[in-house]
Amino acid sequence: MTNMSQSVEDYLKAIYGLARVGEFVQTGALAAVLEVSPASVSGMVRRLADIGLVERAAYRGVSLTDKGRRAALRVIRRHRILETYLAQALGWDWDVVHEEAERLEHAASDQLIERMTEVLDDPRYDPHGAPIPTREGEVEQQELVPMSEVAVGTLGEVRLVSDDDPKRLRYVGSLGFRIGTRFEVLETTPFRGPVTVRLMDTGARPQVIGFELAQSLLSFPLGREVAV
Amino acid sequence: MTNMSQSVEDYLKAIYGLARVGEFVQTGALAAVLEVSPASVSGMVRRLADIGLVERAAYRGVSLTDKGRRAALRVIRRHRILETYLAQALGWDWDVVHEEAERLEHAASDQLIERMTEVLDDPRYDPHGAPIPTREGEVEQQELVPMSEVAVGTLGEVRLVSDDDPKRLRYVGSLGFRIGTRFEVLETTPFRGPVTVRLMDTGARPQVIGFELAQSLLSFPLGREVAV
DNA sequence: TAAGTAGTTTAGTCTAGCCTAATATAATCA
DNA sequence: TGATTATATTAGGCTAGACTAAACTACTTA
Repeated sequence: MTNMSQSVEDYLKAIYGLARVGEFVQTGALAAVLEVSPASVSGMVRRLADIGLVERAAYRGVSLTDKGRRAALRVIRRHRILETYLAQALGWDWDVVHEEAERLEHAASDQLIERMTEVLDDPRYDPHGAPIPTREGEVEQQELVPMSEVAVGTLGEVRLVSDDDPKRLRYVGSLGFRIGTRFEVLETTPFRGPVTVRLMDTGARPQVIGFELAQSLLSFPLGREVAV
Repeated sequence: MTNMSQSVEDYLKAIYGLARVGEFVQTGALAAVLEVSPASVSGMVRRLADIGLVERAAYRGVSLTDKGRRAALRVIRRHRILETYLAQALGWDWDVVHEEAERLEHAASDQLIERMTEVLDDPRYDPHGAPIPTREGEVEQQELVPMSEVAVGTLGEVRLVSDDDPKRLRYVGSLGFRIGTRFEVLETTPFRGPVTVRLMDTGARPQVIGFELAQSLLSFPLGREVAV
């Protein structure tokens, strides 16, 4: 199953990305993510079921089979390694690597991907903090909370930012955030209101951040310990 | 015209590669190179003509228009830069870079290609000695002769080897030849018989090389001057 | 100049993926 | 429960790019 079309690979990635444990992914959700019509999804999903990559329950949705999940993780591995390579070896910013990786992931050979991991010395996370699946198809599960839920007066460390919106990434970066940036939550406001945080290890003054943005900064809570 | 399908790009490259000045490329020749049926070539060539990339004369063949030639050179530039990057930055041998570049050339963005040229410090030749077209679509024309035609008793320098047969490249490499290797032709034999050459700058003893292989090693004749 | 042959094009199919419009199912709410 | 609404599927079409088989051109040679 190494010869899958670009479309098939994209569908598998999308299904993987939308899947919540034990649940089916809905046709409409897939259609929205892939930017095709629901009817097209129905058609493709049938084909995927025929070749054993997904299981489908008509009018309910699909879920990946083991085979499908492995294939999806292979594509995701490629994608994240490519992103990491573009960032580390070519010096690209985290806001531009996604788009390029999105196309190269379908063309790059396994040998190229593995050569890149050598050069990068087996990276574990991509530039947005997402864990890189192993060759064997294992992915680290991270226990993270949105910055918006880190308790006032405690510290957190930014660990994962969604890679799909370049503009947001650029803005987040301009605020001084990177993967690994530590911060202290100074204040939160009710009704999904802004969050005030102070970046550690910098002289910058406190930042006020919109609730939704703070939600997208998945963080590891560090409690009250003092940053080094 | 930046959005051309992989097929279209492959056709343009093939036409460019087969074209001899002022001549049409035949349907059958294209079909052979692209490994499709002549009928498929007829169909595609019509489409290429419709969008102004080739000029066709029914039953005679096709030639690239200016627009087509520029598009072809853009693809060739990508290909050769990718090959060079794979060789220089990732340490790949000259026999394996072609295949990978062949697929990446359709997916890599202009930005990636130009970033690679920066990293490589504007390379002028790919790992097989082929000149890299400029961004503006200019290609250096090399005046080279096959090793099989370098006069006995004179020196030559290997400048270009065809990249399409990995096995041959591997063999040529195992004999000690690289781009830039200097040699002296010690003996030739009639009726397309083997050529005996001595590699300069090495302690290796003279090599006997089949005529056809010697033909594929395009060289710059250096006359009788002594190698440094 | 006519016949034969090599090479090309047309005609008609096929598949993957997409589309829209129409139909079918499931979920919700009076 | 039945009607409404949201969502999914089927039916039927389209395009790119491939195929085979049949028809056509053009070149060569008697």
